[in-house]
This record gives sequence, C-alpha cells and structure tokens, in this order.
Amino acid sequence: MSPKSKEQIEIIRQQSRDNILEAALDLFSNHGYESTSISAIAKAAGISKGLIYNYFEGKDHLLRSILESAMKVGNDIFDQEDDEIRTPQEHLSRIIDQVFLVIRNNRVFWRLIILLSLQKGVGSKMAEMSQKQNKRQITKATSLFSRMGVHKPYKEALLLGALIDGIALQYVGMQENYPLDHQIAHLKERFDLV
Amino acid sequence: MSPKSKEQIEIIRQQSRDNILEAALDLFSNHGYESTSISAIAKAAGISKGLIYNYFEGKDHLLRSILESAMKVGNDIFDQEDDEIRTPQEHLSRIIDQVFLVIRNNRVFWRLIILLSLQKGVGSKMAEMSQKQNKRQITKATSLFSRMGVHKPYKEALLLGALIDGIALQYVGMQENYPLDHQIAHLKERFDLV
DNA sequence: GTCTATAAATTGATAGAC
DNA sequence: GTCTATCAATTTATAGAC
Repeated sequence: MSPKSKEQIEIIRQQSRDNILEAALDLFSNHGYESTSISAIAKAAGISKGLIYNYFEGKDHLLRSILESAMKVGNDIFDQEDDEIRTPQEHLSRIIDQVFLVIRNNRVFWRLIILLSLQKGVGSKMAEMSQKQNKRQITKATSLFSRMGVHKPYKEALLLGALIDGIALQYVGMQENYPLDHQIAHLKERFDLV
Repeated sequence: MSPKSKEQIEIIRQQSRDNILEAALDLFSNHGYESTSISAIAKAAGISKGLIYNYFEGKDHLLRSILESAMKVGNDIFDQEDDEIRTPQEHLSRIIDQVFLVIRNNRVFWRLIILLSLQKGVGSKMAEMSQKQNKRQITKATSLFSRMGVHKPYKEALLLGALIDGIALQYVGMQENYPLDHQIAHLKERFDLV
C-alpha cells in the first residue's frame, strides 16, 4: 500500500536494528549481560519490547550479534599489513598503536569483552576466540623481540601481553581521565621501541 | 529441649553461614552477581532458599558480607610491616610478592572483584575502595622507585600497577596453567628488583 | 514496521510448620 | 535451625491489532 520501495524498507530495518544493538551494547557493557533486561534495552532504545523480537530471536542472539559485528571491525584492522615498516621496533610499535586504537574506539565494547571473558556462560566462545588471537600476537611479538636481539623474547612478549591487558583493563574500567597516552608512551620507552 | 549449649549453637550457625558464603562466592565469581539466583546458591550449598534469608537480609547483603570478610583478610596482609627490609628493591619485591600471594590465595574472590569493578551497581563502592588502596600503593611505589634512582619514578609506578593488574586479570581469567611464577620473576627482572 | 496485551516461567523475599 | 508453601514482582517470549 504505502509507496515505499524495498530499498527504503531495508534502510529503516537497518536503522532499527542498529538502534537496538547500540542500546544493548551500552547496557550490557555497563550493567552486565544477565542483569540487563529486554525491557531496559527497549526503553533505552525508545521502542517497545516486542520490536526487539522482530529483529532478534532472543537475548542471547542479540549478544552474539553485538560480538560478531564488533569483532569483525577489530579483525579488519589487525589484518592490514604495512609494507613500509622496516625495523622490528617499528613493527611492534605499530601493533601496539593498532591495539590501543581499536580499544580506544570501542571502549564500551571492550569492557563487555573483558566482562564476558571472566564469566562462564553465553560469551565463553567469544572469550576463546579472543584468547586465540592473543596467542597469535604473542607469537608474532616473540619473533619481533627475537629480531631485536632481546635476551628472553618469549618471556618479554608474554609480559608485554599482560601489560597491554592491564592498561586496557584500567582504561575501560576508569570513568575517564585515564592517562592512556602517557602509559603507552612509557610502555614503548621501557621496551625500547622509541 | 535439646541439650545443646549456646556455644554449640553458635558453631552450627557459623558453619551454615560460611557454607552459604562459600557457595555464593563461587557462583558470583563464575557467573556474575546478578545472574546468580538465590535458588542456585541454595542448591549449591545443599540447603533451602528460606534458610539463606535466616542468615542474610537479602542478596545484596550477602554480596557485601562476602566482600567485607575477604577484604579484611587482604588488608591484614598488606598492613604488616617488615622491619628487616633494607633496600627499596627488596621492599618493592616484597610488596609484589604480597600482592600476588593474596591474589593466589583468593583467586575466585579476585575474579569477582574485577568483575564488580567493571560494572555499575551493587559492587561499585567496593571497587572504589579497591581503587583507593591502589592509589596508596602507587604513591608508595613511586617513592621507592625514586630512592632506587629511577628516572621517571611516577610513570614507572603507574606502569607497574598496570602490569600487576594485567597479570592478575590473566591469572584469574585463565582456567589454569597460567605461568604466574614466570611472569612475576620476569617482571622483577625487568624492574631491576633482583 | 511497530505497538499493546498477555502467557508462562523465574525471581527475590516472607510466613509458618516442624 | 531448617524446610515447605506461597506471594508479588519481574523476566523472556509470543500473538495479534494497527
């Protein structure tokens, strides 16, 4: 009846979907997955409860959609190679920059990831994926430290991984005013990447 | 009626109380506070729902009891001074050992602490307390690094704090087989504490 | 495409029996 | 000291009106 084209309908659907996802991410991240009700999401998104079930099969499916879409963005950034990098120092420095760029641009999302990685349940699978990628990066960092002539490259990489996780944890947990740039700068200094 | 003395009754009460607290801590830590129901706690403790309300006013009071009792243990350990320590290196090394001793002995509890520190809600107050103590330790570490002749003592202390948090996060999040001792050893090496 | 009304199950919490 | 029975509120999820 109404003269809307299929494209316009699709746009509206996408907007509604994204609106729900955005509200859900914010609540999941701030209050936790289990303690966030569908009603709360609907209220935050300014819509009715019923509409959510029009776009997502259930609460768990909603969470998985959030994780999948956001994880995609993260992977895209990590996979881009940079041919202009010459020294292992530059390479490591670049990786660190990319990691924190992703974290900075997806603060609420990463708080949710950390939250889920600590809990059994729905998000466990995602936590496993995250850990697998972490291992890959440890391997890469080890080889780079090795090329740098560091004495214990594997141990160094492991420690760097813990340090990055720690800074990320403090950053996403702090309300604001966290000296992220200072921490990154001093981190690079301490690992001879400057 | 029954010939039980007041002391015996008190012992039974204490046992039941501790039994509930233990079950609740385990579930809160593994599945999160909000997603753990009173029914689940009762089942895990092998008792009825009603009994829980005989010992605790409600779910929030139960959580606070857990935090208070466990936090007490932590404070006791941190506050003990050691007069035999001479060099700032030894002092810092000792502090690090104490921190990880507490974390190691209360793994599930610290996972809960981190969990709560990331979420708004019931545990926020505890997270604030934890952060305050963190600041005190940063100050102490700064002065010790200063006495060691480190160039940027405050930045160094801040980075050490993040590293400790990161190792702790990985340790409590990992199922097992985390190389905690290796990480601590290499951490001390990298900060010239050996 | 969105909403309201409602069903069915679960939650935190209480009262009273033993 | 412990349990069972039960309440009121809230939860996820569905069906049907517009």
